[in-house]
Amino acid sequence: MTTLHTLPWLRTADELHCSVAALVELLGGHAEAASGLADEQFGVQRVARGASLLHEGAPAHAVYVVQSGSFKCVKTAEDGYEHVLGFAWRRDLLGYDGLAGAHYAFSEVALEDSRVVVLPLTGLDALRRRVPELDAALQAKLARQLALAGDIAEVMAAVAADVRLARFLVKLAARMAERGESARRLLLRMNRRDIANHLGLAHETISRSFGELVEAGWLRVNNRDVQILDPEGLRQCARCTRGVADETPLRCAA
Amino acid sequence: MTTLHTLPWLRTADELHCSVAALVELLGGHAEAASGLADEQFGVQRVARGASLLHEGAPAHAVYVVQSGSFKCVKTAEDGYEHVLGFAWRRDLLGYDGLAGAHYAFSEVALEDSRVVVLPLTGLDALRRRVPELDAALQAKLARQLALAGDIAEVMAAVAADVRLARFLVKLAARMAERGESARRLLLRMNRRDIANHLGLAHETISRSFGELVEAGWLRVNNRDVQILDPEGLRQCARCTRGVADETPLRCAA
DNA sequence: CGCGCGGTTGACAATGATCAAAAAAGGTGG
DNA sequence: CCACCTTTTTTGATCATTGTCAACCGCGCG
Repeated sequence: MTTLHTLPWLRTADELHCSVAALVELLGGHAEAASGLADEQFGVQRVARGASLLHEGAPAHAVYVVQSGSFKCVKTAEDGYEHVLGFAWRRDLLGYDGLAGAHYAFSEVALEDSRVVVLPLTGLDALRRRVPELDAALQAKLARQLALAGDIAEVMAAVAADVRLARFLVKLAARMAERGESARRLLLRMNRRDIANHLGLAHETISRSFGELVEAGWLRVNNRDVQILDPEGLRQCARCTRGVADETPLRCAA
Repeated sequence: MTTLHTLPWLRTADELHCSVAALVELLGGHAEAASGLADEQFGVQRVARGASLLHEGAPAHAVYVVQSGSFKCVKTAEDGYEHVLGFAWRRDLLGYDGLAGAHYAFSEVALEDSRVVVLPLTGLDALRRRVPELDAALQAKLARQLALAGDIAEVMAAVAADVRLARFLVKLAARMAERGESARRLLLRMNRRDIANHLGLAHETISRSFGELVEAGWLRVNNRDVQILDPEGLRQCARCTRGVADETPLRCAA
């Protein structure tokens, strides 16, 4: 895998802790106001590639915020088939379903070596009351996750395989842009099988659909390096509720 | 669209309000402790069948708790196709995605004449701080919704149409039981097309899949009246990640 | 009474899953 | 640096499932 790009977060070995202010900022809230309020430090946990940060069904005792790296959110069926519910990157919240207090509903598996800030549930309520900025930030994140859940349903609602993939890529690009990264060049951290399980398709179909999107001229694909050549075209393809990317009037060859 | 039914949220002025204690109880929290704390009354709004309580894209100014009736949560594509993200009944939270502060991400359309408790966002934070029981109840509900979002992904992950339908029914029955209603007899409030749009299938396929589940002996279906004859069998069918309900060894006729 | 909506059924074409196999990329140890 | 192995990705061929089109029925409503 391309773990080549992983350099940036080996920041001075290990500051394996994170202040409340830094956390609020990581969550996208207003950190300034919160800076003086609490001087607790949260722990930071490393998760090796392929390791699972939390296990479906296990009792919940913390929520996590991704500091670096990426995760896939997985729900494993009894027959071993694992459905990939979504992916998470820096600033995303993990284990939020554990806020219900009982058990985690999903597993979170690291796609690369990653780090997360640990927010133990014990005392979290009290801290939220003491630091309204943290409360607001968590609240907003939670609502955001809800909206994302709607997105995945939207993606899977597409009938045609290539439209599903197009939607997936569009959403992905949007999230990347939101995160300040390039929306034109996606360096996928997950393999085809993960994407397939996410979209409810066979991984062979993913491969073929990539091919179709490339042929249509929307993309250039090199393994996990995806360049979006024509964002508007891709979006248009993603819009198709029913028909495939058939009405492509232009194909150099044809 | 059928805005025919929109006549009245003819507010016949009955109990169109709801105390904080009653709200907490409705949400499933511990109401006793909260009973004395705040005597605010929340408004109750009637929504006629077919009318939409809130509109995708509209600025969010409240969240709602279903008091009676039922809703479908809808995301409308630009081409008019509407994807049904889920359904909501009594005790369920609506407009939760508006907690992000900006705009609603989905629409909520009443499947029958319904009533909701209105929680204006203005002052909600303050109230939550004053009434921890309310805060906890809302928090729990939110986490619950997140877990539900995972469920819908799980349902749609099933490949075979009848398995999807079986999963849908199993989840539905579970939610009904959770709500104290019968898990054996489901009186569907939504039509086949809504189910189809929810599961990402054609409505004809839903019809056929119902037929298959009936033939297999799991169900008895009479229009929207669904009796689950063999819950365990249905669950087993729902488990199939791949194969259809083929291994049914018994079919009277055959 | 007739109209429209919701539901069911049939026939046909097409999309995607499955099986199979090979090519490419990444990783490991000499 | 190279050989070797595993994992990932791609491609091909076949077949089943499901979407689509179309017709029909039952029912409630105007």
